[in-house]
Amino acid sequence: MAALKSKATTEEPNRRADIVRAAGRLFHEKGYSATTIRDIANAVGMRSGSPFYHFKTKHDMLRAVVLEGIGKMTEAVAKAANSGKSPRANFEAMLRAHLGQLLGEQGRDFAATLLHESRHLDPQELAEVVAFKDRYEVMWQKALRDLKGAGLIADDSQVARLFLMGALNWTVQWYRPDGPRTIEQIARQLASFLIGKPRRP
Amino acid sequence: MAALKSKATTEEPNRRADIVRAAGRLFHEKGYSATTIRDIANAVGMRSGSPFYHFKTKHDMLRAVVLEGIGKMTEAVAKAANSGKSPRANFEAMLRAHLGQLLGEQGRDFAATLLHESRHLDPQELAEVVAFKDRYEVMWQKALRDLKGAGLIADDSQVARLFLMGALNWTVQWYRPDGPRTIEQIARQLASFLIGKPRRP
DNA sequence: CCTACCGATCGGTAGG
DNA sequence: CCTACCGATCGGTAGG
Repeated sequence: MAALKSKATTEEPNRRADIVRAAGRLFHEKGYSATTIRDIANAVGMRSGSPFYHFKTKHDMLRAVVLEGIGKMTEAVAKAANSGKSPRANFEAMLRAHLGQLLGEQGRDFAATLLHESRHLDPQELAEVVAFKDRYEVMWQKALRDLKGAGLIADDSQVARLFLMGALNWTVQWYRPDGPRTIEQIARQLASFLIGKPRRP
Repeated sequence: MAALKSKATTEEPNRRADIVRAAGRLFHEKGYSATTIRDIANAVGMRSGSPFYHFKTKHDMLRAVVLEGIGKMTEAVAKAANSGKSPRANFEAMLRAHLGQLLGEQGRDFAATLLHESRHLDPQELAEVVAFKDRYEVMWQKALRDLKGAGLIADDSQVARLFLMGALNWTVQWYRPDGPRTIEQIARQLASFLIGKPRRP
């Protein structure tokens, strides 16, 4: 009756990605410092020593999560930045993309860990993230410049961009997936808040 | 040569307040979970067991810091809310007060701990904080209503208030005391960003 | 990827 | 408020 050990999974295992996902969720929920290796191992059905087969340190797991976060974010917003036919349309698409990553199921753990746990990286790892973040912010600065060029906003300064980032990133604190507002609606309302209602032609 | 033990301090010691201050600074810098009792004890010149003479648990220290944060914040903004002669003047005073607590030397550790570490409180402690927070937000909602009543903004909804809170609270991430902008300037620029430049009479 | 384990450190306490 | 300490837990490793 000894069964041959079956190839347990037809899909590729990719346990590393599983660990990154689980770590992201736990870092988001409990914070980096309060999350233990045992929490992460448990979440993917491993014993406590096994995650170290995939990552040298807990720090490296954080680094992987944060880089995944900034990568997804940049990709989504870059795609949106030239998607429309007007500065306002592009801007609204960027808002949707940013909020989609930040609040949506696929991205939120990575994005939230990026926003709130990056400080636990050490200086060189942080520098790596900051470099990506700078490129990200350039996209937004350009979007504001275009809006100003079209006469839709008065202030396209760096501080204005930081106010905007604050309004966006603070949504993490109050948005609830089962709440009364969709991501789409929030994006539209933020655009109206900053620009005013779109003019009917 | 045995000296009489002198009354070491003329000012009241108030070691409890010292602990709260040190805890606030460390919770802000390293986060609640990454801060140890020994860190806190060290910062106030005690041995590791002694903080427990003033607080039953590390949790209670967090609670004290967070309540101090919301208390200072509420007090400062409440004072500002009726300080001026116009809705715009009141609003700008509230912005200054909020940013002063959040970014200024006296309040920032408490305020930042309030914003970022409250989740480590347990449900009943958190409920206590949320009750204070609700009262705080009412002040801002009223300020927005007054601005709208004066025709200065178009949207005074709850979401608008959350966008505003985001722009304000995100300053923690980028403001530097030795940077190019004063708290005053940031407050004024945010007011202009939301309302537009003040009209000359 | 598991078993078995290590040294370090943690929050907290007893007794003074 | 200190001394001396405890049990639990932590990140990480050796050897398979």
